[in-house]
Amino acid sequence: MVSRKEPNPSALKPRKAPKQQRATKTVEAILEAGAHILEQGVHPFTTNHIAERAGVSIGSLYQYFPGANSIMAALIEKHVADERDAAEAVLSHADNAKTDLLRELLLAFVKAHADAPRLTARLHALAAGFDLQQHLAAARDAQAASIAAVTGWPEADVLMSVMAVEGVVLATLASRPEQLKSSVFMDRLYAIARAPFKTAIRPE
Amino acid sequence: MVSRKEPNPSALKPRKAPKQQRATKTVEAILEAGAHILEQGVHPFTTNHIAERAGVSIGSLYQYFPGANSIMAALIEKHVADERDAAEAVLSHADNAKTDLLRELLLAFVKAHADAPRLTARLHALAAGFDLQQHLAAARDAQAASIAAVTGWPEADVLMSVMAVEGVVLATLASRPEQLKSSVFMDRLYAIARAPFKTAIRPE
DNA sequence: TAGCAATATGAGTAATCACTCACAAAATGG
DNA sequence: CCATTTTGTGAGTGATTACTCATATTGCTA
Repeated sequence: MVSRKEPNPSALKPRKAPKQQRATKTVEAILEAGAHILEQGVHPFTTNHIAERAGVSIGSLYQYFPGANSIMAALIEKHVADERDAAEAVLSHADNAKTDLLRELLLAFVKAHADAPRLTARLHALAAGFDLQQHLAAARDAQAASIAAVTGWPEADVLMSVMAVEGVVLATLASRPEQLKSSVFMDRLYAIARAPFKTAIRPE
Repeated sequence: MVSRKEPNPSALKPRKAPKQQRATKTVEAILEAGAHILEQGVHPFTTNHIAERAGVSIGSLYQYFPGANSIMAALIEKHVADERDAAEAVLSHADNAKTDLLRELLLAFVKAHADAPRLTARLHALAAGFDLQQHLAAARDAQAASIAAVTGWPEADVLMSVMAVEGVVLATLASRPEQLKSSVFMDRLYAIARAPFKTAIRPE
């Protein structure tokens, strides 16, 4: 149920890069199809189904990806990159003392997840089934390190905060997605995000 | 990759209850095999593999479970029950003012996860692939409600705390499982668990 | 001990899976 | 224009899947 037919077990990277426009279209169609199938969750996430949904032959799919795992990995990569970009955008143009950096980071993080709630929830939850957990863990570590480097906050504290926030957001995403936009929810999340820091970062 | 061959889609409940000892042994063997395969994560979680690992014929498996999803559901049920029991044990013999109830709940929760870290991590992560997310969400809600009922703490605060703690524990379980036993980790976790409560529950 | 219900078995079927390969079509560069 | 490269195609293969059912075995009860 998790991984049948012993498909190419590792081999997570794409096979070859597209060089012409139509090849790029093909790759994009494959990724879109993968995202759609993950979102719906009704069709099995198999190479055959992805190719069908993408309107692309199964042969074309295998020219660019060595298997469904690889497509999943590419989608996770994309999602992780979005998160990283959102955080960097906040960190870069931070009027270093005027704004509440933590709250802005929180807002960006929640927004990144609320934009595609179903896909995000599935991506995180299914990563383990594709042995992609450490991929997400590494991304989390990197994000924490990056925030710590810019702000000077203790990295261990930042990591703890990131894990807690991620847990709350993902759990809420799965059961009460509408709450993500509530300001009450944001305030509660803010309290949790601040908790790991003993030295006051920016007392309200 | 997530669910092929359109197996019986719903049908999560067991088929029939064992009435003789050997039938009970059979069911236990099936569940143990399911847990083992999930833990290893290398063999696919399919009815054929589970039956093989259990040393039981595929026919016997289908006498008690309508499919792999059902076995997964049974394992989740068991894990949820363990968590609930651990919490209830703490809540029941609570010398209502002497002990730090929150810390004890935390200890019980972490212990329940640290005992079978690999299986626990897989169970939580793979639940979505089997459309069992709401099952876990319902268990989380129930647990929060139960704690709130006994302690009198605001239910919304408790739920927030539970989600944050669960997120930290699961993330740590996946990337740094050895830290679960660290007292420094516990202190940080404690700070996070307290964060949602505005009215001091039990100031240190 | 005889009979009946409960249980265990595993070969067998049809569907679906991952993945390849010989070939056709399109783009590129000269 | 043509040769070469890049891209797209999909039938086909063998493996694995979910799941059933006729049959054999075991345990209970009278």
